Amino acid sequence: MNKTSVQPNDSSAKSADAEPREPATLGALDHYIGFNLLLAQNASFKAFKRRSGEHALKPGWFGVLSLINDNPGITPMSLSRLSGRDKSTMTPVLRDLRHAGLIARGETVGDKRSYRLTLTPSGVEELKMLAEHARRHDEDLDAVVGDRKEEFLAMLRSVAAYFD
Amino acid sequence: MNKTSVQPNDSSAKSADAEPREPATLGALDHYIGFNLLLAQNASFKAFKRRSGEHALKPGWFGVLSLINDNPGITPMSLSRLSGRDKSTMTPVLRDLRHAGLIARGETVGDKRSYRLTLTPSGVEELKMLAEHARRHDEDLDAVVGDRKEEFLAMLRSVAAYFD
DNA sequence: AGAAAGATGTTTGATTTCAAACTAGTTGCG
DNA sequence: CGCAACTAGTTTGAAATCAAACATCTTTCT
Repeated sequence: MNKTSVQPNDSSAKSADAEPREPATLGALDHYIGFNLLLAQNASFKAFKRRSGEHALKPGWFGVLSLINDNPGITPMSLSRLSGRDKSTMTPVLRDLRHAGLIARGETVGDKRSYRLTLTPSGVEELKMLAEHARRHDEDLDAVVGDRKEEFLAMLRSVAAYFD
Repeated sequence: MNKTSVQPNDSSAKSADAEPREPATLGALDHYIGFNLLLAQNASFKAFKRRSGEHALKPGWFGVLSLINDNPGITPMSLSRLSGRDKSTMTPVLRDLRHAGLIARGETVGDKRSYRLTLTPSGVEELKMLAEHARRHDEDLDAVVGDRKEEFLAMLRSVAAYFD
């Protein structure tokens, strides 16, 4: 019957302070896709951060470098949309990547506001290393979802696509 | 053949600056569970934030209030573990909720370090409102995943469980 | 052409989060 | 018992992110 409405602690005829100690439950949240999505992404990202953090590599760099690699000449705006982050979030990341010599800016043809990004040779090398961490991380994820990977990916893409 | 290794822009025999304009792709990232998980959670949470933000309700409050409601007498530590956030993240949230009169602290029996949390009547009311937003938001998600909801939930839970 | 509307990137301020260091209390073990 | 190891919660500092305001440039419409 999938009860979703709030039932304020209808612990039958028990006055005030129960003591659930550690057998605590997710309760109503357990049936929410949104909350489980949050928990899964959170756990996964923290694990990835641990992995790449061991080598002093910023985990956020991987996505940006990979997107530039697969879309040479991409603009910051386009990068922002693809990665789902706000455009203002890109600014410091791109600045750092440029100062680290991993990406280069190129002029745009007919738009003086924007610029185009490409990887430098160092950027390619850095991406290779980060991609190795990402590959190992995603192998773990592959193992967890087993043979339903494509179905899982399809559902995740649907969710992302639904909320523009 | 699912190529996962990095192939630094193997655009055959093209020198430097292509112009992908807006037909940009996720490239290698498109096949990563981790990245699609990030995009989906990000899009979903931003939508939820927009919804609850319209009413000046902090989206982060919902999870905490719901967990306290379903686990009366829960401790901050337990709350931290259930919601997957660091314990230090709980401190300001619980302070704000207490100052807003939504939760109350209770003494623990044999542990002077900790304390137990319960919802006040106002907290129950607030939870009801937030839960209404959450319910509507999750209805959208339900519609997106269709009849594979339970399978989706099972996979998300597996992912969260795998990374302790 | 010229003005209005829109797009791009940056800056700034506020939020959220984590991780490490810390204090205080508890538990285990000799 | 008494000390070592652990656990609970807080404080602090750093990082990531969003949203709004802004300057600059481009597109659209009349």
